[in-house]
Amino acid sequence: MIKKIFQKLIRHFGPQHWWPAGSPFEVIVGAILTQQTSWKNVEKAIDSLKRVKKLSPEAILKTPDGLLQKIIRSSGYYKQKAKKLKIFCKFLEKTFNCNVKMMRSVRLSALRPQLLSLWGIGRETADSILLYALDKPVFVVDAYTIRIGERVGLFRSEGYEHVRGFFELKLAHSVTLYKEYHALLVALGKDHCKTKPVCAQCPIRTLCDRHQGYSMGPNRAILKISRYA
DNA sequence: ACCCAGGTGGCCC
DNA sequence: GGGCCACATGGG
Repeated sequence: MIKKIFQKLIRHFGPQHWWPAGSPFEVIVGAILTQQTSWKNVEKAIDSLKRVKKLSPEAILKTPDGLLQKIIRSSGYYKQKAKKLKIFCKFLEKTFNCNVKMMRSVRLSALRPQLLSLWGIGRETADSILLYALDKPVFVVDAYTIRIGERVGLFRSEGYEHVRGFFELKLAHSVTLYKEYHALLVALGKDHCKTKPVCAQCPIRTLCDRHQGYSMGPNRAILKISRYA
């Protein structure tokens, strides 16, 4: 089932080409800035950082907080995010001498707790960094993943780690597969059933006998459950 | 004028 | 462990 979903999604949406970035460090910056924020706004902020030649850990550490905030303003939550970037870069400097390559050489089981211990790096951000910037085989879970999986009857969510374990158990430990799968779930979540309670066009509807549609938005009525086969 | 986006930390119970 | 809240810009 989980493989079938992937096949249908990739047939429907095509490869997503995540993560659009020139360097692993840029991926990390993007992962932090995109927290609860549209990628469009994040791109602007990253472009600003590039324009002023501050897309490096060394440059960010040297930039005063106020200025850094101004540069990344478009990504929202800019005060918090400036602080998060600083904290991450400080960690990178202290632990790996600002060398992302060196960070990449650390075992996944050791690195993940280190990332999670940083203020501003939660599970999704840590896992996005591990997967998309460092090529570690971690399945990234986000709100779409949980919602879609539950609606479709894949699992009854018992929290982030449970869902992550579920995908990692059922799928081959393939970095490229994980990258594409997560991106496709986001594409599905964004594209479908946002305004309509039930999407007759949903590319995976035929896989679920109790397909209920899914929509995002914590406050939005999660829809009337219209069921159809 | 809403509503929401590729979350997280800090509270409270 | 879960439920709520602040954080903030830009686009529909």
